[in-house]
Amino acid sequence: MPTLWDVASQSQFRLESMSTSLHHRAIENLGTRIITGELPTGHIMLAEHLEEELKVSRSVVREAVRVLQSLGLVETTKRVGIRVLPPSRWNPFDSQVIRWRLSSDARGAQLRSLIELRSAVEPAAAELAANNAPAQLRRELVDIAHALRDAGHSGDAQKFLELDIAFHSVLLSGSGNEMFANLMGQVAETLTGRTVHGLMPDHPHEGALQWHVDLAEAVAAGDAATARDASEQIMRRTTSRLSGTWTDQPRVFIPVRRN
Amino acid sequence: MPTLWDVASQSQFRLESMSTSLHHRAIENLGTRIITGELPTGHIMLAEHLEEELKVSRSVVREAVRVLQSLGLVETTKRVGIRVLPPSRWNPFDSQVIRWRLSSDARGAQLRSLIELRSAVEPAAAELAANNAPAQLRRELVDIAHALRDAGHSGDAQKFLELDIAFHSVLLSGSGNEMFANLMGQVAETLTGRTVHGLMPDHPHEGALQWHVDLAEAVAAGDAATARDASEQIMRRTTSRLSGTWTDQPRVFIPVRRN
DNA sequence: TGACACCGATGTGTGCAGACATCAAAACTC
DNA sequence: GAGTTTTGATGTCTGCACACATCGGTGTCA
Repeated sequence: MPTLWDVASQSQFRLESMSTSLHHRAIENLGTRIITGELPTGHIMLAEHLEEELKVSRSVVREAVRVLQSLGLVETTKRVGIRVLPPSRWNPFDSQVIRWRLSSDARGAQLRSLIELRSAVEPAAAELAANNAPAQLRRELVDIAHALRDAGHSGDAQKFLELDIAFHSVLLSGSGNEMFANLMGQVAETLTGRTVHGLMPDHPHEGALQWHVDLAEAVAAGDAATARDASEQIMRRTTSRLSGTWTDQPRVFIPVRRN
Repeated sequence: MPTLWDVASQSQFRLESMSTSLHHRAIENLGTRIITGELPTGHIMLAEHLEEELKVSRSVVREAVRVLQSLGLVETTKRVGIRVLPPSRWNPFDSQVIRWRLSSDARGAQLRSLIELRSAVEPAAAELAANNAPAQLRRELVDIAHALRDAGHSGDAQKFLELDIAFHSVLLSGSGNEMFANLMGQVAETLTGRTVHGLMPDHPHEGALQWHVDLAEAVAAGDAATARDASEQIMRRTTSRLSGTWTDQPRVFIPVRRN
């Protein structure tokens, strides 16, 4: 019978599986199974049963359950057990949850959510960066934008991806809003996912390359309106390029929780 | 010497302190102390020491530390201990972290971040709701908007606050984007915080009341552009009303994390 | 006889204490 | 200074006592 260690070695999670902690593996195991629906909403597990199934001790199970609880994936009730909560209770901003959803059937819906969020946030971040970013970040943004254009022309896909991620990261970081800045990780996920799934053209759109340069130079010049415009252009194009991946995904309307 | 139980009874956290779990109290205790800076970045604690200080057992400390770890507040290293991480590593979207920051010196900065996020997201949500929301939510939004206007005219502050929260919650929920919908909780925090701190006028701005009605009716009519405009008006006014609270707060530029 | 309130048995999470394993920092040796 | 050993903290496991929600049985009253 395979243990958590065996499962981890076949895992799709490269970086995380490096950290050889049973606790972490248990979280990955249960988290993915809940989010894929293998452990459906309302499903009840017993701590004792999880010990046997995962072949780990109580302390490991308990610590893992506590973390999943803080992510809104499960709740514990005395005399009942560990109950799987509905997706509406999951914390959609947690990077683990996002990662698990991106590698599940809900991948399209997750991408749509992320893109819509980015479309709303990045133009605002561009505006803020134009008004507030420190000089060094502005210079860096311009340099990256030019390098990005060059990489786009030369067709170096790997370098292009890295620069693309760096560009949007610096932009979000330069907004001076820590919530915006924290979306860097999610942005990186969408951008890398895009190339992994073959959604990148061999030669990036010439207009998109120029918009990146325009955005960077507007930020450098402190021209908030132009920066926002350029960012909106970029996001519109990104949305249209990716919208094909979620055409079949139904929208979910989370019920308003009232006390 | 006061125990965690005693401390909890003086706590500012009403709902949470009801749940009488040592685990939860330990998280609150450590979380608030880290975020207020009482436990500064780089500060190193030992699990054994925490047991004595909090007068709880090892398992409680360990489970609490695990949760704080998943929030990015601490990291554990063998042979070293439990190290407090810099604010740039904290998960700014976690509702606990937001709550802790709202009741700390960084309150202004947290409010600014939230308002900027809302200003970016709500107009987008209005657009999405106008295009996608189910009929029932559209009707509900219109009803709430009218009730909100009435409450504003009659000067019932309590009812006004409830309806205001309900309005924005339904709007975000109606967007069909689970990340937008999840911001409900944070929105509620900012709105309630606003009244608690005496930032609400006796009689709400007449224009703002009308914008809410306009927004609701535009969503009901499927008029995305008008819905967005109305939402932007509302957020502009909210921002200008609250901007006084963070004038002294410096912006923090989170460094871009590269692997 | 039926409805209802009470109450105790049961099972599960919660909290505790102690032991050993593991592994990286630090000290030591050469 | 490179390699090795020591050390000390977290990581993991286990047995136990307790709190308490749920369920079923019992008793009371109409």
